[in-house]
Amino acid sequence: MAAFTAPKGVPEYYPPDSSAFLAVREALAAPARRAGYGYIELPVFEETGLFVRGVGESTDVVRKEMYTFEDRGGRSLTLRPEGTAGVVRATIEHGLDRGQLPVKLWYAGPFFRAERPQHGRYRQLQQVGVEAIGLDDPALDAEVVALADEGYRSLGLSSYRLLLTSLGDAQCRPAYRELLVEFLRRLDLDEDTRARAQVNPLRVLDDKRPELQAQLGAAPLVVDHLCPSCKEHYDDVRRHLSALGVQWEEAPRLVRGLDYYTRTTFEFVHDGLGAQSGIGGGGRYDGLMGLLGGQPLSGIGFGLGTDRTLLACQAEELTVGDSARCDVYLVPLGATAKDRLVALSGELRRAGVRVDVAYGERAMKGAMKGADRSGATYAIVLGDRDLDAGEAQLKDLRSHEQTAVPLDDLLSTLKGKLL
RNA sequence: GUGGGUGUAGCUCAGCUGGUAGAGCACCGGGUUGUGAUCCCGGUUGUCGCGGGUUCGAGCCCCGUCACUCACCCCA
Repeated sequence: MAAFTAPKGVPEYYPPDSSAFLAVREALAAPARRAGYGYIELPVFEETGLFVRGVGESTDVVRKEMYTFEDRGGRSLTLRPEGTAGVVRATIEHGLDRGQLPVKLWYAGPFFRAERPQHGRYRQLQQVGVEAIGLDDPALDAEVVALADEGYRSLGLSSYRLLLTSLGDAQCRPAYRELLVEFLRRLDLDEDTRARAQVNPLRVLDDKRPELQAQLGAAPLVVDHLCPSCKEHYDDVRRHLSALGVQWEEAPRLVRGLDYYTRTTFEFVHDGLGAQSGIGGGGRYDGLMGLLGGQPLSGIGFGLGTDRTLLACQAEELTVGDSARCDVYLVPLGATAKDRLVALSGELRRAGVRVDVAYGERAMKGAMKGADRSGATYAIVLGDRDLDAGEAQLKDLRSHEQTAVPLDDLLSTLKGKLL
């Protein structure tokens, strides 16, 4: 009888640590909500063609990392490997881009890639993302980047860096690509790399192998071959980022794995995570709306890794989230006391106080231990002795001070202390 | 997908040149006929990842497999 186990490469979060996961997700989403982004909830699977077209046939994600299956009607479906394609699809399908622009949306949830699992690299990964569709205003690029930065900063993270570059657009990238292909052709490359140079030459630039990097020293860089409008756009983005107080590093060899990126492109890397250091990334995708059958509108967005951000917090030994399960812990001694405290638990919860009760027939000592473990600030002890006196014992679990409070005043006393 | 490392109690780990398992924490109880966190005492907990093989005998050696992990790759 083999016990069941979770599928390979899937992280699970459960108490007490799950509170940190929730706090990270909340922290990453909060800046977008404060900036007028509306929530969008999307399916976790889509028509396979959406990703093949949107993410790009030449990408590793599409070529070897998608969970693709056929449903009972013979349709080819794929568990979403990223969020942008779905958001753009929904924007077009529901005509969200028919009103005032930009359309600003945020989302959070699981994504799926069939990779070999590693610390920080999961087959089911959690992301928080935003998309701003319809304007190519560089100030909007800066806003999106700043939202991500603010999310990380609000958690207390400091050992991360923002890498920034521009990948050019349909005007200037083709010519640059030619240059790069020509340059790569003259290098002595192994078979895999040569193939990559054919399919996606930009990817070769950020290869980590030092011997290859040595050869790439003189490689042409996109930023040196931007057309005038792309260059102006990039300059404006950087000016606005400075105004927003965001710091970045120029990363002219930064390349993203998804084909749709144009112009502003960025990635956040954390120094405490080993090889899987990217905690978030994104950029502009000015051709994607048109490519997926919508109006030819521009767009920019990011995806932030919730799992990796949590790992980054742990690497920096930050405490995130509230590990306390409740504020007040009720300890009844005897049936009559239990009736009173069960009723009180309902009243307190309706008033917004977090309450737990020592259920079962626990001994006093065990019940108090439960109070301690719950993280509660106060314990209420009620036994026959107290009932006779018409009061309950209110114990402050931090100062260890205990006072008698008339039963009728319990609710108002606790509300006064906690709300 | 490629290469390396590691799998022993719920958790962190010890276990000698092969002789059929230990510690700390956690949990439960007692010390305190109604008081946690601290202290003292006692107790529960394992198909030693799984399957084969070698051996009189395997947690330890060999093979396979699964999971995790590190790097490549990829990316969040």
